[in-house]
Parts: sequence; C-alpha cells; structure tokens
Amino acid sequence: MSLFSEFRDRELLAQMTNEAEIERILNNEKITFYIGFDPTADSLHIGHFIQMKIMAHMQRAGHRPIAIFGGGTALIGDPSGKSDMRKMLTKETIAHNIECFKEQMSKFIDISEGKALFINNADWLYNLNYIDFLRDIGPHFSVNRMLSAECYKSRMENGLTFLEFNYMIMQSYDFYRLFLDCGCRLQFGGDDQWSNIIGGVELIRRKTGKEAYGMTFRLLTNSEGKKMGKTEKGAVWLDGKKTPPYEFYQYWRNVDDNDVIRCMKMLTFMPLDEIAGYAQLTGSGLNEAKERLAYEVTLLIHGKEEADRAQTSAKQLFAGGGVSEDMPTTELSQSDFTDGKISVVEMLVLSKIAPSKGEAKRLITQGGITAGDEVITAFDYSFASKDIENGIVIKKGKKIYHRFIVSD
RNA sequence: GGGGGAAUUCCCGAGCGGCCAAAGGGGGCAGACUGUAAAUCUGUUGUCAGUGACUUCGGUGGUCCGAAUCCACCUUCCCCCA
Repeated sequence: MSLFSEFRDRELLAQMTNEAEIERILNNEKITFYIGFDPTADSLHIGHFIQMKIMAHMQRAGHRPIAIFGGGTALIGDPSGKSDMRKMLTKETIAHNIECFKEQMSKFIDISEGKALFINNADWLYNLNYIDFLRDIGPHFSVNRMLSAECYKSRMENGLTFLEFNYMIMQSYDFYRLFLDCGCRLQFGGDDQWSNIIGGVELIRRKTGKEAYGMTFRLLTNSEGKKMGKTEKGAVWLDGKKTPPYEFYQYWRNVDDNDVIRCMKMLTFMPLDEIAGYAQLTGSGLNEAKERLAYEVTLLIHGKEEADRAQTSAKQLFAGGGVSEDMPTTELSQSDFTDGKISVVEMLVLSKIAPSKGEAKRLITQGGITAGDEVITAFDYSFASKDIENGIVIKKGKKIYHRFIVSD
C-alpha cells in the first residue's frame, strides 16, 4: 500500500494544498518535510505523538523529516484554538522544554547520519531585525485576510494581542527559511495549524515563485468532536513521570465505544486489515478491542516491559480480587498512627486519594470506599496498625486502587 | 488620550447591605444500572470540627452593629470615540 493511501485509510488526513501533487510526491519522490513543535511544556503529549508517528511513517518511506522546535515561536505563543492568551514562557523554561522534547522524540525518529534534523527556530528568529524583517516579509501579508483566518476567529471576540497576531508570520517565515536552507518543500501539522501552514506556502510562492505544499492531519477527537487526550489533570503526557504507564494504559482502555477503531488507526502501527477485524466487534465484545488498543499504544510509548506490566495490573485489579504488585502505594510510618490506630479518612488524604478530609468523608458516606472486601460505611472507621501490617488495598469507586503498607 | 462597562467559588453565570459558603447550568466525584463503554436516574461538589467555627466573591483601605453587595484608590479586561 502506498504511503499516501495509508494516511488516508488511517483517517489521518485533514486538509492539503494540492492533493494530487502531494500524493505523487509522497509516493514517488524522496523529499524533505517539516513539522513544528512548540515547547510549551516539559513533555510531549499524545497530540504530538500523532505528528511523530507521521514523521516515522515518512522516514520509513525514505523521506527526510525536520522537527522544528519553536524556541522562537514559543516566545510569541500560538493563538490557534486558544480562547485566552497563553502564559508567557521564559527563555530558560523554553530551553529546558526543548531538551525534554528532543529526548522523547529521539526514541521515535532516527536522527543518525542526517536522516532527520532537529532545528530550533530561535536560530533565526532571535536575531531578526525588526525593520528589515517588516520590509522583507510584511508586504506579503494582508491583515484583512489574516483576520479572517480560522485561527484568529475565536480571538476576535476575546481579544487578540499584536504579539500573538505575529505568530502566523513567524511560522510562515520558518517554512520560508527551511525552503531556502534545507530544500524543505512540505509542511505537516495538526489541523489547527492550517492557517499558519498556508501562510508559509503562500509566502514561499510570493518570494520565490516556487510551489511548496502543506498538509494537515486530523486532530484526535472523540465521536462528539471534542479533543481527546485531555484528562482532569491536563494532557495525557508521554513522559511516564507525568502520566504513569498504568494511567496511560487505563486512559485508552476506557475510551468510548465509538472511538476505539479510529484510535487504533490513528495511533498504532497495527495493520489495517487486522483493525478491520476489530471493527466487526459489537457490544461488550469491544472490550477486546479496547484492551488491544491500550496495549499497543502503551507499547509504543513506554515499551514492552511497561505495557505488559500495565496490562497485567489491569487484569489483576479488575478481574481478580483487586491485588496487584504494581499499583500506587503509600507507605505509612508509625508516626502516622495515633495510639496504634489510623482513620480511613487520614489514609485517604495521606495517599491523595481524596484532596481533603471533607471529601474523604463524603466518599465514605456515599459508599465509594472499599477496604479489602468491605465497604467502609462509618466515616470515623479506623484501622489498628497490626490489622494492616501486611498491607491493605483501598478502592475508591470502581477503578482507583491504592495499596497501603506499614513501615517499621 | 476621552467616555462607558466589567472583575463572583474548577468553568459559565446569578446575587447588588443582613435570610450568602453564595441560585442555576456545565464539569468533577460517588451510588444505582452496566461491558473498566455510552445514555439515564440519585446524591454530592470551600476548609476544619457532628448543633458550629473559620477563610472566600480582582487588590488595598474606608463607611456601617453588619459588605460579594456602599465609598475611595489601585490592577486587569472589554466596548465606544480619537
């Protein structure tokens, strides 16, 4: 199957500037292309992963990827899809974030022998001369047209600063520079980047008279069109320290029925005909597909060992009596006990299962806390230290398990 | 630069001197139902303590027995005019 067809069949494609030509190039030439990543956090998240996966697909097919780290653009802040201005990041934070990105990305992209390039756009953006830049680039942008761009729409109501307004021009300039310096003719990005990408395509055409191409990939959304990969605590991070493998696994294990197959297509390298098999499943049979999805994605991000462990833990916890070696654990020391006892409320707060004592009591009152096999019903229930010296598992609701052990 | 308006608990959004820890919705959490799904229904959603206390309504002062509500100044944001 051709690379382009693969993208299409995996439902990855969103918009592109010249479909026929892009398909021809992808399938028949070896080209240099780029994707930008703004270092706004110290870890990549699942949305970036799709972009990386595309890079990997492309690299396998012999194309040369460039990953641009937005050390310069992150200082501006992309207003696309944001209803508020981002918090301004310091240069130090950005530098640190870039290092984190590079490390994570190296696991997916082969950068040996110039097979891929990692470039920081601060290399050219920092030292731009304002007047020269305006005279060189400014005339090629129409403010009227920029303001009608999708990425500024939401901001027309809430306010858009001049700082952020410049973001599109910066990104367009990036593409122009890469076109000149590296022969980069194609830019990819998430679909929210469409405006920024065609800005660059157009700039290149106006400055050089040559054609460059842009293509966007679908954002990971659920069946209701809402962005996926977000939890209450924030994004689903690729860094195991920010989103532990078990939680990561559970996120995918719990996706909506309607989203499983698309997630498989978009996030894994599973063969399409195999995915088609899973698409036949209905009702509770879909759990099988979810399990596979969770395993595959965890495997890609955290490796086989962690994926196996997450899967085993999940099976033990949900199928068995709820005991697993690998689960969040809180160690209680003797000083946590008063007169040799500790209340369940305290344990819940100590382990951060509940953020406050009030919340802990509420959980107990509503029957949401189970210790061992017993539902705790009295909010002042206490454990004696000797009763739990061999460890005890407390369950909050149906899915949160936490083990307590007593140290000497 | 001139004029007008706004800032409320996770979010949106009521409240306009005591009955306000603050309506309603969203979201979250828990329970029921289930398939570790969705939908639905119920409860709950500041902190600490079992009648109560304490800290909250952009910030700082003030008026008052009493303020989210009134006054002054400050900060930020929006709108109209230039």
